Amino acid sequence: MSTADRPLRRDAERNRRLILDAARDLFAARGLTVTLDDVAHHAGLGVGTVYRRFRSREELINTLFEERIGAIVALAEEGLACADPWLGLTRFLESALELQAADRGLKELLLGTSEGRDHVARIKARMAPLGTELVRRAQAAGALREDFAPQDIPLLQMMLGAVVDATQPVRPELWRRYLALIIDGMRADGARPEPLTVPAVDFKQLDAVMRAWRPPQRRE
Amino acid sequence: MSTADRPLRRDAERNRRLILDAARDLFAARGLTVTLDDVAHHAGLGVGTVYRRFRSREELINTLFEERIGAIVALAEEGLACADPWLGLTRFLESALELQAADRGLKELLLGTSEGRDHVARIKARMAPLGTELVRRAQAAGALREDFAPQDIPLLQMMLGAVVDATQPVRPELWRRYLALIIDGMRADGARPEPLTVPAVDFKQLDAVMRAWRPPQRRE
DNA sequence: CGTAAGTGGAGGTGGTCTCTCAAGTTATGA
DNA sequence: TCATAACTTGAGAGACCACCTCCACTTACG
Repeated sequence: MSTADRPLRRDAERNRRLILDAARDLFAARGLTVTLDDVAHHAGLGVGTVYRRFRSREELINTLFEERIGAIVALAEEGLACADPWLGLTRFLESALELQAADRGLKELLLGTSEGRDHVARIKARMAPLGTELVRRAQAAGALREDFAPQDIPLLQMMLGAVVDATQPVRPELWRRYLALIIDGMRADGARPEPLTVPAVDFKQLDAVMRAWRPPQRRE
Repeated sequence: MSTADRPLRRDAERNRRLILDAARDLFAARGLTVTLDDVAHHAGLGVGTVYRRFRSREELINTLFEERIGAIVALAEEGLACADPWLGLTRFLESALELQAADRGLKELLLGTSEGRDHVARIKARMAPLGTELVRRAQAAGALREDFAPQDIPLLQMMLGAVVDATQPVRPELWRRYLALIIDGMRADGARPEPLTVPAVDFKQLDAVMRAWRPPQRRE
């Protein structure tokens, strides 16, 4: 891009920042589907300005998430550094979900939207062995059931991600309840479940959640 | 509508059937977002014919699901008829998911899409006490953990629904694995988990699943 | 103060979907 | 048999929406 070409004029540099900040906020809050018109308006600029700085939506997304996309790897490494293998695994699951809850755009990138394919593919390649090791250690310690597989981790993230999305406006922490339930299901034979600390929704909240639910977008 | 007015001409009646059949297939396979143009083409008819029979998408959907929408109530009643309260609850969860997996359109109606609000609201009102009773019985029998709430049921359906959608083309039965995991997490203190009978995806399948994943549609 | 760089936002382009209509076709019963 | 009301058809009208372009205007800076 035009990084080394020539320094941007001061106002242009300021606007670039405004765009990136606005985009970060909007993608985090509403996912990757926000339009560049939205971003421009939220930054207090015209659409043309956004397109002068970033050739396309795609380029903006890549620029924005270039660093953040590796955050998930850091979390897995943190889990592996944990002395207790079971805690290492469960804390990884929890912190990865926290990431998803805090940044919906990042979540959509990591879970597989077509955008930004290369970067994400590389990240996934780096994740696979880390996830496998997290699972292996927890099983070796006798804490994790033997029939749990590393490939289950992304699917659990997907399931809980659905709860994150649906309950965000009403009860943003509700996913922790279902993570706890699933974690109890992951314990090796003989381990005791822990009480659920996050209460269920009441019927009124449930209604609000269901009303806000939207089916996934059409494929193809 | 025009049910008692006057019998349809024979060809019109035949086409009405064709439309309903095509719509049933398409809604089941691809959800409520299919267009009426799709339905018409799939039925081998022109769009105009569809609109002569049904004023709008909405009316077609209502006609189609009028009966089927009560199926979930029947499943809950079946669960309550089960002598073993734990089996009653878990079989209900399983059969409700089977319903979701077999008919994506029905699933979208029941989980809360804006379409067909009245009917669905009534069904939900009938479901609430049944779900509550399923849970109460299982807890009274000492099989279900005490901190599980009836309101958790729709959320579990939502989570597992996400797996159903994502894995349908690759491993249509995979949701059973995660239902089993969750059910193990639901057992009262002291109960033993059962081995997972459905194997995890391999890494290649995982890749296909993730590539097919789509974020939920934008709200508002 | 000249000029290259930057800006704004209306609107072009291309896509989608729902639904209509006028011209042609077919079932039916008198 | 044939008059006619019912039916069929698919192109396209009308709405929407998102991406991106263009150019008259403004601004930074040597």
